[in-house]
Amino acid sequence: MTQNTIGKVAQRAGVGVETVRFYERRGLVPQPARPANGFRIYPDDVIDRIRFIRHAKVMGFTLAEIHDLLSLRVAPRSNCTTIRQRVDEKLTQVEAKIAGLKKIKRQLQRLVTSCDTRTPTDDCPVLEALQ
Amino acid sequence: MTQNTIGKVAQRAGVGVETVRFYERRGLVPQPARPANGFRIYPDDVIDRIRFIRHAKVMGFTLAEIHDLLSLRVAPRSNCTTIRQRVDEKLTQVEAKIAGLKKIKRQLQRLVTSCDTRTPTDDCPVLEALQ
DNA sequence: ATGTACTCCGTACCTAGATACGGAGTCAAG
DNA sequence: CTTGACTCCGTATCTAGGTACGGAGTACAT
Repeated sequence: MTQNTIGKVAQRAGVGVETVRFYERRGLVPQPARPANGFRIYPDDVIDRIRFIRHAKVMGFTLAEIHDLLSLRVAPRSNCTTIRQRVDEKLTQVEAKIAGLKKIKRQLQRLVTSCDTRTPTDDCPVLEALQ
Repeated sequence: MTQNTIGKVAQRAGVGVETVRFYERRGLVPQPARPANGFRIYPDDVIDRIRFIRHAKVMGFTLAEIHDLLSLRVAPRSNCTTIRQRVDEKLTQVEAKIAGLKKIKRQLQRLVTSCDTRTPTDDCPVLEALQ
């Protein structure tokens, strides 16, 4: 079994090498072992950790929030309530975002409608609406 | 009638002075007249132009897209089709964004459910799901 | 004429999340 | 033993959209 150098880890986790180093600087990935040659050698579970980060990011968590989540993970049992709160908060945020986008969507649809119903002598109604 | 200095324009358009200068650098606001003292003096319509920018931004257009929109505005009649296309594109983008967020929402809801149905001996199911 | 508010300019800084560069050292295959 | 791939580090750059700073000049009201 070959060792998990940064390149292997990056490849297996589906990110770039620079991203792994970046996450390390942000404290999202722990400082790995450094044998004599100075190369980073990671334990296997760091790959899951990076996948965790990516999944959480897709779920709309920021890196700061993920950092928070990862710290809570140290003693999962006792912190489940806190973690649930984070998920609830994020759910509320996502819902708000959807509501905002729906409003925008309705307005854009109104613009399209005004575009379709204009008479040839009108000025562009979209530009007037944005005015 | 007092002249439209940058501060007046900014205030009337509801943005900061620095923002007006920033938009000027980006070509979103035309170069204003510069009398002997070097102060920017704007025509009245620049306020509408800035409001146009803000509205379009709220609608989800990027500054680059707004720049595009503003160029098209030069001959509105002939470009109405193009403008409508832009709105259509933006509508599609917004819809895609909503769909993506809905997916995220469903996943978050699944997490909450798993949180609620876990037994006390389970590990935190949220963290396991993100794993 | 003096104080305060406004403006000028260039540049730096900010969030968020990476991505790229460059010179030096290291590892592994042939 | 050479070649190519990999790694090291610090720093710079990027997107997007601004915001802030600092020193100097200007305008206007009292």
